[in-house]
Amino acid sequence: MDVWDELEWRGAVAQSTDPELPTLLRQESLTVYLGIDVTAESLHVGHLFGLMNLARLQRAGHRPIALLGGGTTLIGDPSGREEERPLLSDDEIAANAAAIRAQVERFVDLSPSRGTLVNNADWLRPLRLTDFLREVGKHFTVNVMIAKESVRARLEEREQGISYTEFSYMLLQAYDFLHLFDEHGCTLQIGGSDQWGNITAGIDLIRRNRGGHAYGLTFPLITSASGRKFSKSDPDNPWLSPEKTSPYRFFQYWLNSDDRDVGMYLRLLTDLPRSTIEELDVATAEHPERRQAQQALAWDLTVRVHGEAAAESAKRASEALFGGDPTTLSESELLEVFADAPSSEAGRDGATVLDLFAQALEDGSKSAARRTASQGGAYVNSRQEKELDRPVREDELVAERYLVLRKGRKRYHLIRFG
RNA sequence: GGACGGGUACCGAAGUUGGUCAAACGGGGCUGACUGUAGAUCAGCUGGCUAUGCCUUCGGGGGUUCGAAUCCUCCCCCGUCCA
Repeated sequence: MDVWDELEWRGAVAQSTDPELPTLLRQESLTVYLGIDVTAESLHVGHLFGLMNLARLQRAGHRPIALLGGGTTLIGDPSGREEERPLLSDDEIAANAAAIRAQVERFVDLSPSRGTLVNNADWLRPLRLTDFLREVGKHFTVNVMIAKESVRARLEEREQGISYTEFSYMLLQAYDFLHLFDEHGCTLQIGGSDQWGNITAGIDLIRRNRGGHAYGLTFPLITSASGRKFSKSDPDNPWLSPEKTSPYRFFQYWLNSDDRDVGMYLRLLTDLPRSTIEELDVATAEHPERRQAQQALAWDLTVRVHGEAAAESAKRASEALFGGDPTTLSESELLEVFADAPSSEAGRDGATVLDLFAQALEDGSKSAARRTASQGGAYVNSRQEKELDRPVREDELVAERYLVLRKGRKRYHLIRFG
């Protein structure tokens, strides 16, 4: 099976700019680029799909370019956005770009002979406005620009307009494509379907300015069955960096995938072979409660993002926490389980259970902690407690120094006393 | 620069004859029952706290008033149209 067929059965193709593209991908080696915004210091799950597709193309013999949007992030992409973006500072963006490079390398081989990582700040920042307007701006009519979906949506919204800055975004992205075409012979850009307008703008520019033929390929935006946007702009999605989202949480996130979504996720976000995925589909249909598909998904993605050791410990922690009563574990087992599950230190200074609970599981809000407790959602060492406003007793500590807190059915936190 | 409309809690959106407003309703989120660490459904909760009361909120400042999200004023921001 070739790349195109693989992308197709996985459901990874939304639109292609040219019917010839499948043939091209089969017969030639193209240089392909994927743009990645650097609005934060880490990628998150919304970026996974694009990176996987770039990696798939690389394995099929194409040369990948990961383009960090250090320059375009200065501007803000209006696509898929209802609101004007806040502008980030130079320093923030530079720091973000550095952190993200390492994450990209977990997916794509960026060794010099195999792939490239570039930052468009390198060529966008020195750009002179007048040069840009002459070379790039001249080739676009505003008529076409305002017809693009990303812009039209904003123009038609009575509530929110679009600034000239964001309006210019597609020109910059088009210029990126032109630049990569010139410098790296890049002829294919891939991206989410919300990037369609920006991608075609680049293709047009390459044709008009260089007489060159470039291509675009978009993949569908993932939407979960519960209607949740699986997008890059959803702040609730887990991050790829272990500092921002622990491997345990990351693992749990996927383990909790809806039955209706898990097959799609396996196809889009893992490289598991078709036969395996189809077996997992059957497993989900026949024994959904075993969640074999979710297990496979969580395992595969956690290994890829955090490595096998972290995945192993996230998995063990999950099994221990949800398989039995963690307060019956020995100290070493407890430590091992919580090595990757949320935990924190506390002094034996007479802090109340309420304080600890609020700090650990309620973002520091004691009101929220009281509320949870009164609703029966607070557990101390696996015992439900309605009233948390009491000091911690020495004799209730597990192994003489631990307290296992739990909120609701699944959120655990270990407190370790010094 | 001008005219008009608008800025309400995580989001959307009521409320603008001043008090009964910590602020309707919907979404989202959280908790409980059910369950498979699901989904669907049902119920409760959803500003903070030294908690049957107190404090801070309705773009920001100032003011009127016993009392303002609601009235006045100045400023900031957004949108539409005009210049």
